[in-house]
Amino acid sequence: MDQIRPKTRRGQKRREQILRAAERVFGRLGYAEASISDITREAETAQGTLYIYFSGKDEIFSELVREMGHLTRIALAGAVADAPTRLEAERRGLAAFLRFVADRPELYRIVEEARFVDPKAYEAYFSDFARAYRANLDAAGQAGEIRTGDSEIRAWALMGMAKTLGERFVLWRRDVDIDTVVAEAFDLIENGLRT
Amino acid sequence: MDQIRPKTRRGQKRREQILRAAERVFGRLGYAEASISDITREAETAQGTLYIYFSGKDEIFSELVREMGHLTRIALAGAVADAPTRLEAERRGLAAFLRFVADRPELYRIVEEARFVDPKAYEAYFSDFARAYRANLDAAGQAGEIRTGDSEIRAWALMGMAKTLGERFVLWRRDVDIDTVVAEAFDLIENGLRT
DNA sequence: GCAAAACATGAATGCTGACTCATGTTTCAG
DNA sequence: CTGAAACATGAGTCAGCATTCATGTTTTGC
Repeated sequence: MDQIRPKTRRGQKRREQILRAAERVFGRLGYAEASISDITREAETAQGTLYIYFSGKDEIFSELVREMGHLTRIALAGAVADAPTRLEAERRGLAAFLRFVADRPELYRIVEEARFVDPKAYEAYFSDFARAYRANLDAAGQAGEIRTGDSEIRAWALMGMAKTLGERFVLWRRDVDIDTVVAEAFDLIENGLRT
Repeated sequence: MDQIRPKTRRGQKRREQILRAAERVFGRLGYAEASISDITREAETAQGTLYIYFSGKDEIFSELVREMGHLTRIALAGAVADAPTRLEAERRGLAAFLRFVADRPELYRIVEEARFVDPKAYEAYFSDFARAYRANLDAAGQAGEIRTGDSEIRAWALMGMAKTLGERFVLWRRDVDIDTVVAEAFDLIENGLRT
């Protein structure tokens, strides 16, 4: 249940080694295909060593999902921090998210697979985002920066766009550059389809 | 590779029994957790019987993904068929999709898990949709019914919205009724966020 | 009604891979 | 410097589960 915290510098280094190896291996092979021996081989340690730091295969996976939540929050918060308007924040947030997926594709694949491997962690990841998103949209609505509307539904709709654009244009086929995707999607978010 | 086609009425019935049982079991437990004996128990047959009709666990799963593609296409085509405008087609399509997810939640979970279990089938499922979607958006753009734009990016953005709304408001928590979700999301699609 | 094909059974097989543990090695506080 | 705690090793264990198959039963075409 509880993660075992290393007490020495060597221990911290090993734990980190194993986590990074797990990130690459899970990202490449997926949860089911990835074996403990794949991970320890990649980390250049013995199989038993992994069990000093993690209670099992599922725990190391969950730890990566939590880590991803933390990193995404930091990346997005930083990108959006001093946007002049909510709409501009929307644009910057989408751009930052897609760039983040491009930088850590394995980690993002892991988050998506968490839906099936660790549904609670997955829900926590997106629900946390939705909560923050909703607050921002409500505030912007109050301030008259955007039309008012149901921000719970909007938040999930907008997150859904971002997720799927990341999947298609970053993870799957990089045939369109990220700035183009951001510009086009943002235009849709801003103005809709209506003439 | 090739599916074995039953030759008698009894065989067709059995195969169908097994598929429906697999739909429920995979939907409830996910691919990894679901065992062949779970499926055959649910179908009330012997384990060996499953192998008369399917070459293995993965094939029965893929068959369900293909089936889902077929059913979704039919449901959406029917719903959208005689919409007066592209925007109205958009609204009806979204509504039909969410209703479909509500009717066959297990089947939809299976499609999403196919991303990891059978990536080819998953890509085929969404790419087929994207192609049709793109054609519709382009035609509507030509006809002046919507603003013109990159329809590949738009198609994936709109599919992403639908997927995620289905996940959150249909599969996960039915705390908002589907019509409200459709109305609010459609407003976003039509007009965007701008005041 | 009969032979052959199709279908059904479920216990037995065999493999894969997560996890353990007995035995070392390294680190570090005092 | 020293002993205890922390860390490292990897061969071996074991359970779970997909798949097979030898033996029956049912259906079908004629």
